Amino acid sequence: MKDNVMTSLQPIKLSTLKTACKSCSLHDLCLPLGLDLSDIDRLNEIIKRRKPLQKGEYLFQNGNTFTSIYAVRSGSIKTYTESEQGDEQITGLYLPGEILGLDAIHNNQHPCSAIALETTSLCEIPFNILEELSEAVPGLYHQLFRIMSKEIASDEALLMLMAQKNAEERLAAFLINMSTRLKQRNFSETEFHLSMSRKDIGNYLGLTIETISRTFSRFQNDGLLTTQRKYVNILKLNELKAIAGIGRHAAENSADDSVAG
Amino acid sequence: MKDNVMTSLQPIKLSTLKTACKSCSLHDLCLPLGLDLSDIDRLNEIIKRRKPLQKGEYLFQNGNTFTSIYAVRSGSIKTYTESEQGDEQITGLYLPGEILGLDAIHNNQHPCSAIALETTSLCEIPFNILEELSEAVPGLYHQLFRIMSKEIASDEALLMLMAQKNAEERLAAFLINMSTRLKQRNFSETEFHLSMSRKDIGNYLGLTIETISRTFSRFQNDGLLTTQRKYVNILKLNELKAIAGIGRHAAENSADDSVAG
DNA sequence: CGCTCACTTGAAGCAAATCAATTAGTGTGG
DNA sequence: CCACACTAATTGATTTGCTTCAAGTGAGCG
Repeated sequence: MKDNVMTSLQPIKLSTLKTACKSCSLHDLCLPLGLDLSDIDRLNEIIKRRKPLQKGEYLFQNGNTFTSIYAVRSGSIKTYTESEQGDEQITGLYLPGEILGLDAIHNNQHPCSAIALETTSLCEIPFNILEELSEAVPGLYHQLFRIMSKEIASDEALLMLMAQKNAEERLAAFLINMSTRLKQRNFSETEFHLSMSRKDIGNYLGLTIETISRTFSRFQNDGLLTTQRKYVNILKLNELKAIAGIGRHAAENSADDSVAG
Repeated sequence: MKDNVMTSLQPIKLSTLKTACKSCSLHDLCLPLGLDLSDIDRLNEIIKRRKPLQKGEYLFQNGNTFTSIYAVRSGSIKTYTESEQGDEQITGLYLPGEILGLDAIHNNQHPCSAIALETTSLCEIPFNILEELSEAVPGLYHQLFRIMSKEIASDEALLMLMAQKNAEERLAAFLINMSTRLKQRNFSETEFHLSMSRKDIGNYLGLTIETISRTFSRFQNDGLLTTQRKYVNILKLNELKAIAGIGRHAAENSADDSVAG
């Protein structure tokens, strides 16, 4: 296992807390994208850096009053909603550089719960202060729109997956999506550690744990990849992309939008 | 059939074009919500009122450059994405007072096509001008955030539906969602005309046309509703809500978020 | 009036869910 | 350190809800 897989991401140390947005390796994936240095400084001033969440700790829970949006620095977070009958549905998986909490703006209340899948450090951005700041930093609003718009587009892509794809296609699309997002973060695109369990993957893709397990086995028998619990090594990336329904040229761009969130 | 069903909505006449946001019956569902009168006037100045689309006409198509967002005045619009394999997936159904096109902001390109399901009139809001105006009208940005946030939340609710619900529950949730949204627009909540075909409903809910048809028949046999092609009369609203998985108290609020968009 | 298209209904097939049993890791306390 | 319990994952057998295939039916329209 290479040392650039996800679990090797360490929580930020106190000494590095001062190195903020400007020097953050994620700033070209995150909110400061496209802002100039002085604007990033102003953004940086309102961002709170929290102590890392341990695996299983909640960032917020369904119904909590909305105060802030959050950017993942390292680790990963899953969000899920719960129906009245109590069944859970995972709605999002957030990797470093991604922002969550945006679905809570419209009624000032989180419509989902967010939980750490592993040790995870985050930036907290109080939304009312962000709105104030945005009036002084014109590009900032546009960044927020961009991020929210992307989230809408990726939810729609996930809908497509759920409505039209079979188990193999769903899992392939999920893996290609992870691969693409990890690559953007300078991790390996073929070798990585899934922070989600089989159960979570199944829930996310609308399948059962058994189906996920069987599909992984089939991929492995077909020589497309090897797995060892949460560790995945993709051997035939292009074939997997083909199964996911992502053509050769479109792969780089559209994969990112296809199951993100 | 009452005269307040959806198809009876007429395209706005030229003489009424002057009655803008301020007097629009939809303004408390639409973008101007919460703005004061003078701000609504300024918003009104940038809004273009287009000549109505006829059934089957495109508002925009997948890949078109993003210039504007659109508010439905009357009629209805569906949006859909197309996979490389050519299968379509309907991602949204927009009723009067609802805003579409927000998923195009992040890369300046519409990721879906939008087509009129019936004669439909719209307000077009050029996005760059809206962004400029928003700097002068503080509440406007927040409105946009609210609307986008709501769209994210409703997509997530639809995901839940697709991943966890069976055919009956999906169709019931769809009907309850329509009912709730129509009620907010002062239409009957029990008697209405669906602008979507069975095929569209099936596609939207991830089911085949036959399953939709059979499920409608079952609902009818169970005395929950009567249908005559696209006309629906809900006889037992609460039982339908129960099937949709929407409890008595939660119905009014959460139904709105459950399958909207 | 006959054509088409949307919808309905029935029968058969199938992919994934469910049920069930086993194995492989993970953690805990003696 | 090992025995124990517990959870995660795999694999097999069976069931099932939806799809697919097929054959109508009926509304709308030139």
